[in-house]
Amino acid sequence: MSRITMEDVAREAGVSRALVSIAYRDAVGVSDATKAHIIDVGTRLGYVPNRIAARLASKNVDTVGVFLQDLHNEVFADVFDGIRDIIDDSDAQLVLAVGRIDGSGDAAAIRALFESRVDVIIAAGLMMTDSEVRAVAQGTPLISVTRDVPGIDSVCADDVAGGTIATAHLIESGHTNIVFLSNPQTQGYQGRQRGYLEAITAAGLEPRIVPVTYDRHDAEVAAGLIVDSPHPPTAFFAHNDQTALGVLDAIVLRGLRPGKDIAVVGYDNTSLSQAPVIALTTVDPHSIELGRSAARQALTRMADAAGDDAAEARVSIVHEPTLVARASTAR
Amino acid sequence: MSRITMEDVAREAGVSRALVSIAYRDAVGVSDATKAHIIDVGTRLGYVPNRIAARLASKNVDTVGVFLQDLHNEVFADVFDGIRDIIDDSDAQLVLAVGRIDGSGDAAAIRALFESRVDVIIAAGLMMTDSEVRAVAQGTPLISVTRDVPGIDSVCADDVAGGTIATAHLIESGHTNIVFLSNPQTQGYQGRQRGYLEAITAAGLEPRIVPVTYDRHDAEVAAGLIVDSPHPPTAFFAHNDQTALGVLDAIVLRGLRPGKDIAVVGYDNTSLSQAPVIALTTVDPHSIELGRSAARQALTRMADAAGDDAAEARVSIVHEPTLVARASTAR
DNA sequence: TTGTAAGCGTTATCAT
DNA sequence: ATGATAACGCTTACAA
Repeated sequence: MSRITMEDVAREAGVSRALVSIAYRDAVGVSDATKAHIIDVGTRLGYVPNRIAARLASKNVDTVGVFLQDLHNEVFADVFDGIRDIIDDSDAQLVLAVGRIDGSGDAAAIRALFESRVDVIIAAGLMMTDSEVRAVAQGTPLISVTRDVPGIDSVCADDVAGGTIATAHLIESGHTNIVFLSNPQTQGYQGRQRGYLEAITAAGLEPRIVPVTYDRHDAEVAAGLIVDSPHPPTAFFAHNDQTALGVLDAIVLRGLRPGKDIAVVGYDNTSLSQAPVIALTTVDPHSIELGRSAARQALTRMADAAGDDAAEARVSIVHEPTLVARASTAR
Repeated sequence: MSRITMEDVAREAGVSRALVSIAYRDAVGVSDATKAHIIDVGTRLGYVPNRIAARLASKNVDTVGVFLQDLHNEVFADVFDGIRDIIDDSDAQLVLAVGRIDGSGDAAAIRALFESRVDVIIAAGLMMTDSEVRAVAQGTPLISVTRDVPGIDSVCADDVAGGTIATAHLIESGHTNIVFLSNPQTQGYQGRQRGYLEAITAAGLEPRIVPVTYDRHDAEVAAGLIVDSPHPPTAFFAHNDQTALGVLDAIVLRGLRPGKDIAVVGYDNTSLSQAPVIALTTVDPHSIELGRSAARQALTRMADAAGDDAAEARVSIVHEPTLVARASTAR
């Protein structure tokens, strides 16, 4: 344990605790000479500032809490990269909490963030219902990324548009029997499906929606069942890349060729889909940029809360998604 | 902001702060009746315990810090899952810090953990040299996962053995021209390469080692150059699955077929390699189990530090890796 | 069982 | 520029 405290440094340097504090935060109010001396003594003693104590004592330590649903899904890594881009340039601190793929870890993770007294929370992939999210966001500002929650600051891609362009792409390629593999129908996250429905009905086609979990293997099994059914579709649109990969698996396992025999479209444009071996046509929600926007909004909310600025109304930032066509939809 | 403090709850419930504290930690020393009453008042007021204050005040809050190198590499998600399996069953708290793919974030992340006064650190994927790691582990016990650091508690697979079985598998398949794509040669992480060398020389073959970064795209470029060279190898052994995927990319981009034209072996058995579309032969270091072992060791170290138990000597736990043969090495 | 009071390691306010 | 000294919100002997 680092048992050396600010007190020790102060004594050894022959100054008061206050000066050590000022010196270590390079705040104004200490001469360059003594500051150098203090830091010198501090490092010699192996002093490491205690953030816990600092945060208890100060009201001015900005800390942003980040919730990520699932470390196995790269989209969250992308979002996190974006968040860090922005936060690293501020003097705020980051506290991370990770959920579980089935959503069972959400409550505990959020509670941990609250107990850590973060000033704002950026949540990516929360699986609770809209009203639960709103309830959670009572005391502390909450920014939802990749999911639009009414009443809550949200930063996401236009999933309806994304669902539409993906489906339209398939329709334009001549497909008429397109299955949509939808995510768990927790409240929220229904834009992609809505987009699919809009495009399908606009084209006068019959929608086929099959729900799957967020587990890739489950998706493979579900897709396999569909492929083996009496009337297999000629194309799949999966609600995200992970699921799409499961579909590719099912296809390959049956000796069929993605793109040639059955078309597949994913959603997220994770680096996985970009890999030539996979070459998955997908919708790019620009996740890193989403993370950046969310972080900026978080910083803004903290500033608002700190100052006396009246809390502005809910902000909803919507990025335009892009279709990235690859081999999985090329004949 | 949750402005309600324990004081508020105490006043409202008509008891002292001490009782509230006891009640909320469900420690002994409070009657069931008053406890129920306190919790009731607390929830009605929306009281959320302040962990920051708790940790400052108490010496008995176990917190383990976890460092993960790169959220984009699934092996770290696996390790984290294992760690959480164990920690969730204890009453320790988890603090997460994430590095950067080029290692430039290591120092800052570790410092953050120190400043948060974690009682022990589990580090997965540190890119500093052995001596730097040892220096870092001075004040706080450090468990290194997936990498054996002399002098430091380490939990990892036998990478030399892993490198050997992977290479031997290739040799047995008839390959004589096998390139090893090695990771950045920071001190440490050289077991896989050593294993490769041992197997290659034992078979009287000529080693071909090409260093790459941890970036998958870099690996693709490097592999492409090698495939296009005058004497292309018939097989690649990549230091991890990410790199192996880059190799598959290079192969596919040239119209060649992995397994048929060029064999590829990876390392980590991430869910990616398990996917039938990829079907990558790889070495399974049993990452989740590694995470579990590391967490158990961390818990042990904390207990040692808390009690007066003399700190035991450095512990090195080595798991036996397994070869998982898939299509990428099948003719 | 319940209350009192002394820390925990900082920051911040006010003197000097 | 520097030094006392109250907070910060909680835990924890020690009393009652």
